[in-house]
Amino acid sequence: MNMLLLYCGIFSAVRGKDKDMSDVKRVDDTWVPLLLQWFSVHCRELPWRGGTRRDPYKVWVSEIMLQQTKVEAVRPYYESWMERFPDMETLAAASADEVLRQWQGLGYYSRARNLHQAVQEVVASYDGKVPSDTAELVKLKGVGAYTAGAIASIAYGRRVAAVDGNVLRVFARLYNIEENILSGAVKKEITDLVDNVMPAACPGAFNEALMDFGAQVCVPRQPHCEGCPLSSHCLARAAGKEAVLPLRLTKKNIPTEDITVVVCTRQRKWLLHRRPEKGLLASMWEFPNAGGAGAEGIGAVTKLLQSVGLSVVVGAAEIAAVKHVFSHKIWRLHVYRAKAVHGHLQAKEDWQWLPVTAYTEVPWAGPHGKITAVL
DNA sequence: AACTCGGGGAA
DNA sequence: TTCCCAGAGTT
Repeated sequence: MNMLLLYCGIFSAVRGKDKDMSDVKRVDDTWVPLLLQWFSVHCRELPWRGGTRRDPYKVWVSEIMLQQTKVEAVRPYYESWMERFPDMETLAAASADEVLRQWQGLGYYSRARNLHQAVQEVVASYDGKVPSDTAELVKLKGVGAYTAGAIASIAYGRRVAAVDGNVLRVFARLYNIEENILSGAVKKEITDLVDNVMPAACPGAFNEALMDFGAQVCVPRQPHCEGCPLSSHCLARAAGKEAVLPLRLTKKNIPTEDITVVVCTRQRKWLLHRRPEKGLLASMWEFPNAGGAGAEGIGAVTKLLQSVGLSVVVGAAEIAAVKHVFSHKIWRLHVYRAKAVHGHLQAKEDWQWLPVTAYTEVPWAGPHGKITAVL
């Protein structure tokens, strides 16, 4: 069966927008009928796509299950779910344990709990009818901007965007958007683009077409540009960047380093060390420190100080813990006091006893500057 | 804006 | 291993 015909009545009225709105920025949307034509042939047969009228409950369940989850993983769960909970009343009456059991293995289990609660709310407070307005939909537990748009457009034919990972990727390529698609700004930019090019005749089919297209043709790696019906409209391809877009910058896991710091005080002076002229925090002053935490860290600092002629006894208590985030690493500074300092500091330019009153006069390594505030 | 939340398939 | 998937809630 051809879903497109149900919602679109063929790809005719795709340009149903007002061409006289001069202050609205126009973008190229001539590819839209090509996408719809592609979808009319290549749309996937999915269990939640049957029927002449899309049941809002079925659309809702499928959209929740599909969050961060591949279609093939969802398919058996959806079938089983609909056998057990064929309508919202049945689901609302079910126990939380039974709902969770049906979800077992699919992951992100808060989706099941939220869906259960939201359906109970719809049954109790919405006369058993799923809202058609996105402003109402997003009030439901587990329904965000994407899911609200998907339900409103697919089940109710509302002209609303549903921007998911597929849509972000497809638009980043079509319009050669080189910024990070995971940023809020780019997501808004693409949402505006979708709103701008969305055909009035078949919003739901258009949204589904974008996702099917992203899943089958404009795939994340090595997009199938040969044979892509939109390749001649693709600005990324024109720029030769179809393989490197979209840009997805995730917060990379930056390593955390434990560093033990020992504050040595003598005659109202602090023992300080100047960092090497090259590298991190070059030439800035810091308290004596060494890598490691606990006894290991204290031992390392003690050994370091012995190498410059000082013998110290470090207090047992950690007097402060300072966290400092760099772009590429995190320092956890464990700060101790030296109870006693013996010996004479060897004459070295990068080791000094500095009056505590002069601490504002030297360049402090940032993390150690935080320690002076604690002291 | 960054974290957390599951699990599976693909490169 | 790493990436990515029809994201949303929390902090």
